[in-house]
Amino acid sequence: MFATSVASPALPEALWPVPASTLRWDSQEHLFHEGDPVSAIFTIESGAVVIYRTARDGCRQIHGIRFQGELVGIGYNVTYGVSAVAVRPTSARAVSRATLDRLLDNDPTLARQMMRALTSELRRTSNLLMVIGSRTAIGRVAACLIDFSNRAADSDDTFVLPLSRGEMGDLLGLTIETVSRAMTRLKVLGIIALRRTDTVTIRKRATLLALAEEDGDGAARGRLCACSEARCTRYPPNEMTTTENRRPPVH
Amino acid sequence: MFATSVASPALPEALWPVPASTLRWDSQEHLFHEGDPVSAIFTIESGAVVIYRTARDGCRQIHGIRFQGELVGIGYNVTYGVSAVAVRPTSARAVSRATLDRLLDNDPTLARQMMRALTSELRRTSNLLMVIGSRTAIGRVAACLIDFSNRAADSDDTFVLPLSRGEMGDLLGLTIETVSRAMTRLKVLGIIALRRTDTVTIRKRATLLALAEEDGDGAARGRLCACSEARCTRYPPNEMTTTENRRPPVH
DNA sequence: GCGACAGCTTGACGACGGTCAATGATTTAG
DNA sequence: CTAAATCATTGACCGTCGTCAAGCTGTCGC
Repeated sequence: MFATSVASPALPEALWPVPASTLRWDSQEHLFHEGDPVSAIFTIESGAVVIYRTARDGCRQIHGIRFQGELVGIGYNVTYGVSAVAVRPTSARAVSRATLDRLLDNDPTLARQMMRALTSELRRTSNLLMVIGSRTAIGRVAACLIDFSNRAADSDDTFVLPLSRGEMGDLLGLTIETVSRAMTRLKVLGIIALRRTDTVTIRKRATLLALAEEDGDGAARGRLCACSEARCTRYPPNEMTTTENRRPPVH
Repeated sequence: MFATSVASPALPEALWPVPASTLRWDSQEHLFHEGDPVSAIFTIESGAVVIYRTARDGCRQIHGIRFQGELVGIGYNVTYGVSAVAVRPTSARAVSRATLDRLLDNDPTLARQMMRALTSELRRTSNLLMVIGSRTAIGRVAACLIDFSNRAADSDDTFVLPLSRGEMGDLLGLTIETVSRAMTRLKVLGIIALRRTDTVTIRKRATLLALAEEDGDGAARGRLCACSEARCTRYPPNEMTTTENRRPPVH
């Protein structure tokens, strides 16, 4: 859900031949905190990093998770706009802000790559916003699973969840319990299989996709309770002819 | 809520002395649609533009509104990642993508400005995500009003709503009715005053701010029903000592 | 093996907000 | 001024999901 084919990929390592040092973090260690002065930007070599922000009242909103080959901390600002924490042992190459700034002066190509990377970051946040803004719990979880499965390097339909239930909740704007119930429901419906609570096998990808996109194609409708005919009708889907995202607002 | 002091401002017009033509749109006319090839980026001279995306099922998620001096369409990609529609008669200067690309080759400063603008765009989307991900209806509406009041050029506490109830709903992930109820509640509580349904006066800014940030400082709590003591406890606020956004995740 | 602990699951309950429907307010056309 | 259209408001109803509180499962140390 959060990565898309439209968005540009992260900078390939081959195109990133700049002075960099490799750093390591244990699980739960922070790469940086929101508000810290920007010291460097990072390319993950191995592991996984969660990007998040914390509201005043302590609510945490995870913005996404980044894996090998992806960039972390690329906001071009004085301070980091998000926090970044490793969720498993992680190594990453750090390019200092000073180095980056120096290179940017002489390399328009690098600037373009940074712009593309920022655009990609924006796209992912936008995608998450779409999911949280209009999907119900099971739709959000479905979208999350689809995303993980697309990004996992494992065999196509089985992968290990990189996030705990609580972290998935913080990502999707749900509670632990609601995430758990959604997972259980997906399991009971035979859409996924679970082993050890963190190993997922997608059994009915089409159905899962439908849930993630709330296509409402009869079958198991998006609701956790699966008993309502209602769907998101903030804008009724009376113009679903266009295959691509192209739909003027009702006025 | 969506603009922040942390984020960099849009490019000042003075720093944008590039070949540009001024275009005009009536209310409800599109500047561009998501998926269109990027032809230009725009600096609004007057009017207001809504940025949005439409989900497959027809749900519209407004990402934000842009006013005079702000940029629209700055994603650095082949196609636009969002749609943009004028919500009142609007004029904007268009810098073609070709021109931009030519200038980027020779002007590292411009590249930096673009990166800052993209970072600002990212920040706004992130802020909206924070609001939608964890605030209840009245908190979302409160945050929206605070944002409008901060950005309005009018007298400090009175401003004209640039969005209809329905558009506010599409922005905040709520229905028209819920937005309306929240506005009414804010009015009944004496926190705002309404004239002609689109002219708002903020009477108790501190309270409105508290609602927007769910500080839960006694007084009128965030709920529409105002009878529950419960608050967002996805991550209990047991560490609210830090004044700024700095809070390690619970592990 | 056992106990302790963390994370996950499941149930009960109720509030929030979506849905449907009717009414009211404002604007525009004639 | 009246009619029509659009938008906003208000009410009734109920599904979803947050909350609270058990119980369950798997892991770790010993």
